[in-house]
Amino acid sequence: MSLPHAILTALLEKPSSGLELTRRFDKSIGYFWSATHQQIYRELGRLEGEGLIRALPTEQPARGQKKSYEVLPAGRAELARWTAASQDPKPARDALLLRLRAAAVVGTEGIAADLRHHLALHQRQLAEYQEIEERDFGFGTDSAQARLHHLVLRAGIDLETFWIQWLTHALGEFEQLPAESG
Amino acid sequence: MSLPHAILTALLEKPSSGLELTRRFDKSIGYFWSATHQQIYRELGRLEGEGLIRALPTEQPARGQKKSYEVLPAGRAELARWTAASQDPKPARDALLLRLRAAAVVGTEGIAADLRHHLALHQRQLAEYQEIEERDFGFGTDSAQARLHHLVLRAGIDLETFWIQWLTHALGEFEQLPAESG
DNA sequence: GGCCGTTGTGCAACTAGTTGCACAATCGGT
DNA sequence: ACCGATTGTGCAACTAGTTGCACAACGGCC
Repeated sequence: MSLPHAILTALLEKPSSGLELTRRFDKSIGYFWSATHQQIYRELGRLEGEGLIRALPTEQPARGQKKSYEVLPAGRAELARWTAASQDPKPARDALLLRLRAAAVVGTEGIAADLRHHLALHQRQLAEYQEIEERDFGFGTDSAQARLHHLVLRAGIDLETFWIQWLTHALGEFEQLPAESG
Repeated sequence: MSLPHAILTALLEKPSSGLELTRRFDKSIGYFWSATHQQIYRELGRLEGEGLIRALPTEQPARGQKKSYEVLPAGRAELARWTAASQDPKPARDALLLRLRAAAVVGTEGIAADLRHHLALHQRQLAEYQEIEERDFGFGTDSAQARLHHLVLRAGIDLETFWIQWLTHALGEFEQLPAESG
């Protein structure tokens, strides 16, 4: 239920074509709501059909031509409605923790390597977030918008930090484990 | 791709009927891989069809009768295979962070109340985890199995702690924000 | 002994996200 | 002028998870 709202938010921040949206998702909104270009195009079509957004006028609206969208008043209203409405959190799903649980029964083979892999990914992500923080929120950010964006970024940073700590701890535990435990 | 493996794990820990599985998911494996009873029944049917589990023999196998399943060797092998194989982490999806981002554009109305709601839920969850930790891992847990289970629980505890801290911080920020920021 | 809540199993339809591919336009080299 | 890589848009089929409902059996209760 959230992809359309992610797109509306992105389009309000800046009207864009499908590909531009895809790129921006990859390095901003996508950090906490990822989407592939196929999803985005499909959703743009739907939103246009519902009258929430519209394609900006262009000379040659043909296949393979850039087509930009902007949010219409109805779209903004819908986003405001959705944002204000309370939502229950989605139930958690974490395959890595599930695998650890499975490993307790069928053996830990292969897990340690993957923990290291995850650790590397989280370290990379954290570095990326920290770069953004330095670049965009270096000092005295004061507008309400900037504060909210910073808040979201903080969540990302702290979350990555948590994972890095936990994975490091987990790898330590693994070294003390007998070679096979299934 | 993980629900069948979650079920295999649970069944290896203890053969169970659909309802028993549902209950155990609610207070153990479901903490990081939730599933409804409908999903579980459907998946049990599939797993049985694939020869990975089988129904324990019973006198009256009729509707409304308890039917327990156990894992067959093929099922254990499949679980071992899945556990050992490396997997890429799923892209993140967090509606609350998305809403904050949307709020930066269309206004923060309604958000603070929901942050408080989430905070309460996470506090409750943390308390539950801590209770389990005291009950099951009070002191000197040494078997490899227990250590792995504890490790997973630790992840849960630290994750809830992170959310509680972040939400508390976020609520603090909100108090300093102008009443309307869209 | 009929009613009702609980336990237990299950199907069908729907929604959301993923994967795999198709195809047009543009640009740079040759 | 042609060719292939890149940019940009999009459909179709599939997989996973959710929602809503149906229905049988059991256990008490009045």
